Order: sequence, then C-alpha cells, then structure tokens
Amino acid sequence: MTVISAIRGARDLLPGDLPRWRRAERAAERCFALYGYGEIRTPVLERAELFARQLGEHTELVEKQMYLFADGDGGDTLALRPEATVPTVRAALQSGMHRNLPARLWYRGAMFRRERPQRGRYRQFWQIGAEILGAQSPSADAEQILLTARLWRELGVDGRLRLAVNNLGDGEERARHREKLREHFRANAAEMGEDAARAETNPLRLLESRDAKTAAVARDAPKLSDELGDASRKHSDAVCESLTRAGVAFSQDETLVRGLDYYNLTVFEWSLAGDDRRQNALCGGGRYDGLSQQIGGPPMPGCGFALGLDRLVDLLAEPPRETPDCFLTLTEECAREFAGELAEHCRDAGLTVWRHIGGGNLARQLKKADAAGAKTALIIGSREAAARRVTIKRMSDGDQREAEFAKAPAQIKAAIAGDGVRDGDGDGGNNNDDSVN
RNA sequence: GUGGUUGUAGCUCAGUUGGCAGAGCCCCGGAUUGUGGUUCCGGUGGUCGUGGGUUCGAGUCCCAUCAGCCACCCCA
Repeated sequence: MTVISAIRGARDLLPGDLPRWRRAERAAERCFALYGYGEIRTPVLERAELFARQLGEHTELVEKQMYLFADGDGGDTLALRPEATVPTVRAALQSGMHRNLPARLWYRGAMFRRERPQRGRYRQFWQIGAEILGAQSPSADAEQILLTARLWRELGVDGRLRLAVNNLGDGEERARHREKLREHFRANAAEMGEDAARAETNPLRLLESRDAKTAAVARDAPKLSDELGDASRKHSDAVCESLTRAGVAFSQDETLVRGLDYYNLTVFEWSLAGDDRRQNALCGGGRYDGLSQQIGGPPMPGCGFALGLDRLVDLLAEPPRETPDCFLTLTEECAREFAGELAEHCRDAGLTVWRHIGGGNLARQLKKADAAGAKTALIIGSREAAARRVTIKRMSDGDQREAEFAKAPAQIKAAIAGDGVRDGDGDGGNNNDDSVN
C-alpha cells in the first residue's frame, strides 16, 4: 500500500493521542480562566513583513525557517506564522484594544517553521500561549510565570521541569553588551575554532556552546549583568522576589537567551530537568516592551509566553480510555427501530450508548462490547422489542436484569453502580436518574 | 541546513555466505444459531519505504530518493 503521505515534519494526531492533548489544553484553559485571560484566534497566514522585522532580520527563524509564498501574481508575500506573539499584538492594535488596557489574551494554534524534524521538533507544531498587553509592572511578568507553574502542578509534571530566568536589560544595555561580546570573541577567535564565525551573527549563543574551547573563552566573557542600569535591575529583582514569595524555585541563568529579537528585560524558560539534550525547552517567554511601536502602534509594554504542546503532551501519562456505559446489541432486524428509540432514550438520560454496527450473532456483539470496555450490554431482539423491554447485562460479572422502556435508564445506572436490585422494573430500585451514579 | 543511523504484515520485531517472506500481538471465522472475557482450532493480511543498478536469482549487495530517529544548529 502506497498512499500519499503527510509532508515531512507534519504529523497526524489520532484518536488514541488526543485524550492527552485535550487534557493539556483543558488544564491550560482552566488556568487562563483563573487569571482572567480571554481567548484570541488570529489567522494562520500573515504578511511576511510582519514577522521579518519584529523577530529579527538576522535570526535563523526569519532567514531560513519561515514558510513564504507569493499570494498570486505580484501579490504580497505571505508567511505561515512561525509564532503567535507578533500576530496577537497586531490583532490587539488593529481591534483597538490599546485603548482599553491592560488586556490579557491567550491563544492556541498551529505554528510553522521549516526546520529539520526530530522528536519534539516539527514543522507544524502546536503552541498555547498568553500575553499581557499594557502592563509595565514586574507583577505582570511574575503572574505569567506563576500561571505556568500552576499549569505544571495541575498536570502533574511540575517535578520534572526547572525554571531559568534572566534579565536582558533594555535595548541599549543589550546592544552594548552584544558589542562587547563580539569584541571579546573576536579577540579570542584563534582559540575557538569553527565557532568563531558565529560571533558575528549570534554571539549570545556562544555563551552556552558545548565546545570545550569556546566554553573556556566564554567563561570570562563580559557579563550582561554588568551593563544593567538601576531600572532594569529593579524590575528583575521584583520579579524574582515575587517568585520566591510564591515558592517557585528558579535559577538565574545569564546564558538564557531567547531566539527572538523583540525581548527585553525579563526572559524565562521552563525546560525538562535532568536532560541535557537541546529539545528540552517546554515553555519560554518574556517581556517585549518595544514590540507595539515596531509594528506601528503606540507605546504598549507587554509580556507573554508560549508553550510547546507537542513537547508537553510527550510528558503526560496516557489517561484511562473512555468507555461507554452501554453497548447496544441487536439480534434481530425487526427490533432495529425499537433499539434506536431506546438508545436515544438512554442518551437523553446522559448515558453514553455505542451501537453495534454490522452483523454477527449475539456472541460476536458481546465480544465487541467487551473490547469496547462497555459497562453494560443492552440486548434487544424480537422478544424485547415486542414487549418494549430491554435486557441489561452487566459486563463485569454477567449480572443480568430486564427493564421496561421508561425505566431502562435508571436500571442501567443501578446496574453500573453495582446495586443488586434486579427484579424487573425497579420497584425497589432507584428511579431517580439524577441520584444514581 | 550538516553529520550519523534506521525503514520487512495494522503494531512490535526475526529473516543465516544472495536461493520459496516469518513469529507474536491485533483483526476475522469456528468450537458456542440469544450471552463476552479464558482456552483450543483455523483464516485474512506484504509491490520487504520508493526508484534504479549488479546478478541465473536481491528483503539481503551498490546508487539515488523519501521518511523516522540521534547528534549538531535552532527553538516551543
């Protein structure tokens, strides 16, 4: 069998995968609700120029990883969004949110980067993220970190993640440091081998190089913290104090650099603890006070984060599968209409009912019920249809009872609850659907 | 984008110096015509990732290509 396959780095999420995805997404939704974030959905396609300048002309993302194409002859160059912070800020400005700040927004969606795929790195990948627009205060930064910490707790992965924070300073401080770094690496280029070339394009990255020689040179490189002025320091001190107060452990990591140019002051990253591999960043974010102006808007500070759903889901245990309350079997065609009627009646009462599709004798259908993990099998044949009754078989122990149409839901619930009452129409049983669980 | 490695049934994998493509699980049927799970018996399912080449003969050797994974690089 040769079917046309999915393109490289794009994967299908199948029914067996999605319970974990939904668990992560629901937990995130709950957290966002707790902090008052509103959901936003922006187009997957944007003008390429929106990203080019904001993310940094010389970042690898913009130079090599964006999916670009011309929108018709002589049309605009469009890009599949590689991230969502820039589009979110764009949408906020376009819809006038900057007149009613602060705004808390969260999003969920597919992003696209043309990288060489690996586990945890896909060309179409999924992010959930959040932004606070119009808030200068360090408490906004802290709030977002606490939100993510809460999410990890809720999902039971908090023990496996560690938090690193850094302070990038304002644009001026950052530029000054970058230049000093370049000079430092240039001066020591002879000792660094191939890495030396990267000093010009991305000197910050050299600080965490794994090459021993480069690491040696990096050890006495100029520190960004030496460039920071009082305002920058006060901001990050306040963020750190909030974290400490809240009991969120973190490490200050001067080598923590975000890949996108728009960040300033606080940046943070959650990564998998005890794993030196590089594909271990689960969630990253920071402050971007200059972004709004860069895309033509008014001054509007902001901070946000994005988490990689593909990577997060990878950490989650398989939740127990969802099994139906009832699996409806049909032994004779003449009972089909009654069976359908009964199924709807049970669903009205909140029971999940899977109907057998296809033929086969009762044994075969019960096998299906067993394979589905059904709690009960509903057996309907000509006998039951004629009397408008149903045979309810509890799959765990084979206990069997009969019920008339009207009382079937209550009897099914009683059977599931393990209640021994079985004689007929629930005279001693509980007919109140809501009180039976 | 660079280097490495893997690709055989729906899944997990065997397959010897080149000589008839296999196992377990899953699925289907029967033992059991209206009673599941366990067991027993039987069965379906393969262009051996794809395309070339070498050879009397290729799952096996060679080349190319696609895809997964690993390390770089980069990031969520």
